[in-house]
Amino acid sequence: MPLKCRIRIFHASLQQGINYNFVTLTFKKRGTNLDYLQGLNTSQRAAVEQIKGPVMIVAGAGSGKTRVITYRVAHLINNGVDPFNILVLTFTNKAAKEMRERITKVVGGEAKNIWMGTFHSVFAKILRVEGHHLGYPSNFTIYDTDDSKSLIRTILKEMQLDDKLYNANFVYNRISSAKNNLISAAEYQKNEHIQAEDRSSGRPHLGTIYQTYSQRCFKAGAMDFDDLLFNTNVLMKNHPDVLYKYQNKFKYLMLDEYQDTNFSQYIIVKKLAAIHENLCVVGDDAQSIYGFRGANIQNILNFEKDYPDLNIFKLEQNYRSTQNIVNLANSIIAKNEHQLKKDVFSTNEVGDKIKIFRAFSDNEEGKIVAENIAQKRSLSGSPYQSFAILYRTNAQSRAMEEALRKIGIPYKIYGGTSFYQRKEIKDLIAYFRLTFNPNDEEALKRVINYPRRGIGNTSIERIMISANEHNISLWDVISNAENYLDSRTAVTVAPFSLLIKSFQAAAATNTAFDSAMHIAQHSGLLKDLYEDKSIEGLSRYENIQELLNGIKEFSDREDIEEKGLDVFMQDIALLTNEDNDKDPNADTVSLMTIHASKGLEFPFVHIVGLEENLFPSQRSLNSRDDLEEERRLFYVALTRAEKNIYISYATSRYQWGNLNNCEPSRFIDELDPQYLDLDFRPKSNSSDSSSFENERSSWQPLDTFSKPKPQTSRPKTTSILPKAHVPSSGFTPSDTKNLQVGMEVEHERFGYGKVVNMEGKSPDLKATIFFKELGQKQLLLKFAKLRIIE
DNA sequence: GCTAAGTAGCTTTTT
DNA sequence: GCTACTTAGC
Repeated sequence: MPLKCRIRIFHASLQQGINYNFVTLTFKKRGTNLDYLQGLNTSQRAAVEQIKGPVMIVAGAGSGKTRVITYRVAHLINNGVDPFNILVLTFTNKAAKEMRERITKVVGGEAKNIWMGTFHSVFAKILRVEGHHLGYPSNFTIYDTDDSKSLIRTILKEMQLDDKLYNANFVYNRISSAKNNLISAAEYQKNEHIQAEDRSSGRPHLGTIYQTYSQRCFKAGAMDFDDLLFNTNVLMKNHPDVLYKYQNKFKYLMLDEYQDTNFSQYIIVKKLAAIHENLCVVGDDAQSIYGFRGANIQNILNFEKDYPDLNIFKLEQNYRSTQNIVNLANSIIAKNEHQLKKDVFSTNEVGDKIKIFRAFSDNEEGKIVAENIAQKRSLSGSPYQSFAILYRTNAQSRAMEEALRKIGIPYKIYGGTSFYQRKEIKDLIAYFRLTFNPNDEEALKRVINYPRRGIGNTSIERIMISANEHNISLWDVISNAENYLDSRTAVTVAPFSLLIKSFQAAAATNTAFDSAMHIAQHSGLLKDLYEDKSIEGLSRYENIQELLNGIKEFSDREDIEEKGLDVFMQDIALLTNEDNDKDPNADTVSLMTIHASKGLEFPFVHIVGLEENLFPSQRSLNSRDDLEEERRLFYVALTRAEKNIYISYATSRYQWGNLNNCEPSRFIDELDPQYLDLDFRPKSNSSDSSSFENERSSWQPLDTFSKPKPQTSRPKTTSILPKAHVPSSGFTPSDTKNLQVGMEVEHERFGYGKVVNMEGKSPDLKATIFFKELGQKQLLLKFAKLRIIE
């Protein structure tokens, strides 16, 4: 049982040292278990014990940041703070989950009562309760990025704007950054500076698009990711009583990864903390890597100005890595101009020097990395789990996967397409969304004709035109089809609106699982997937099953009372891959982007693709700030490693299907040679792939486990799942004028098959072909690329 | 309205 | 090399 007693003696003006002694003394007397304080170093302990007033903890990489946050929360509770009054904001769901587990270990079940989560999930939760002040229903939908972009595309089409000039990505980012800077659509249109900017870039309609986009979201009862924060700000600004309520609820705020907050988040925190000012932010400016998303590194650099009586603690001892690694990382980050002063050091062993591998292609790079892992594993006896491969872009995972698979190394990819972003999952979820919020325009468009119901583009357009005309939602139109649509369209649409209404009835009385199953079956989705016997179809069906299993688990949980599907749905848009990790303890090599690796650590780390235009990314080369962010990213990558780092690059790489030559990254030149294993250091000339055979001979250590077999063609496409078909090498379509029933053919995409029927007259000759993988298909011979197998 | 073929744009990074 | 969208023909 945590000891509940009030400490009133603290004043923000007290020096930390005094607080320090006082707290320790008091609670030892009270007999509370403060063992956890023993395991902390001086600065960690000081940070944990400073529980009142504004606190900034500058936590170098590997300095025990999570420990400090965990124990600080524990310490708050041991000092009588009610867990219900604590709000801990993290950057990812995963971090929140881990922290809750760790806190539970120290303080027990009370940890359940702490509000802990990502900005988005916490404020989504609040908006479900308070959103009605802003005119939102409590069951509002959360639009993910795809939904938002799709809506933007629709609007662009309606406004008949050039979708190249008004590229959906560009528009989305523009709106997003406006929202993250708390600029509403109205303000956007009023702001002379912004308007001038848009005019000079030739896009004067951005303001109108933003306005329309916001109205459409509102009408659909939907918020996008940025709205969750933007609307929280609106709520706090226009409803002081609501703000006051949460200011007094969250008397203690802790904020992880503060360097990654944007303006919108910054203002939320500032307002919430305004009364009690018990605000503790933890971060490392050197690891700020989300500037592209609006994160403002100034938030951490200027924190001191916001709170003059701020207590700053610096955690500078790195417990994670060898001295070589820490020193190397320091030598990199030192090239950046803007940073908080700190001196990260390690007292661990000096450790091995860092090795650099050069490969002549991305595929060979994969091979070197895979073979190095195999070798290192057998020499050191470390499990696969100790290895990570980090890259700048997701696209780079392919070559790595392939090489690992070839020599049988188990691996797991983190990030990439999330489970919840798969088409079939989104389809089913769209039905769920529609059930609870039929106004959800994106969900409706997604499934109104899937599975096929004969409601094609023409009908959908009619519905949209009518909705815009009457200023109502699409659902309003189809649920009153006879009033708003011509009779033919009304007739085709009617069964669909009845279907959704039947789902609503089913969901009102059933558990999450029963409702979900009902919807999956009666929508026809399950059947449609079941009938698809292709390999992809099979895996889609399995994914749906997996989702349903997840919902079943939710339905069976005993710790929650409300088990409706609506509850399950509430923040599903905020979930990511890691929240669906089936087997977290499997012994596999981890593959992920450097961004995804933040906060993690591995004994052996491969950082791959150190090439100009890739890392640093081409887009970062225009400004110093962007380049510094790339360098921080490199710093993050380096500091993930405990024992060994292997850096690699290729002199040529496939991009968009083309082979391109690459130059070694400038970051390689920036590495201080004293920490490098120079036997491995490649000569820094040449991106000339024709001479690779010669270079390889000087490249001794690698030759022992990399066979010199130049690869001429791009190997098969890869993904975790086998693809439908990969054409045989040198695939060239045959002349099909002599094609006859019974002949065996290969299709570029559909694979191998046999001609079972021919009909029509040249040039419209049609062949019915039975494909091994995909079953029967009809193809027009003048288009189909077929190779006749002799 | 449906299907297959063709094409543009794309790759940073994530809630 | 992939995906999302458009086009053409039935």
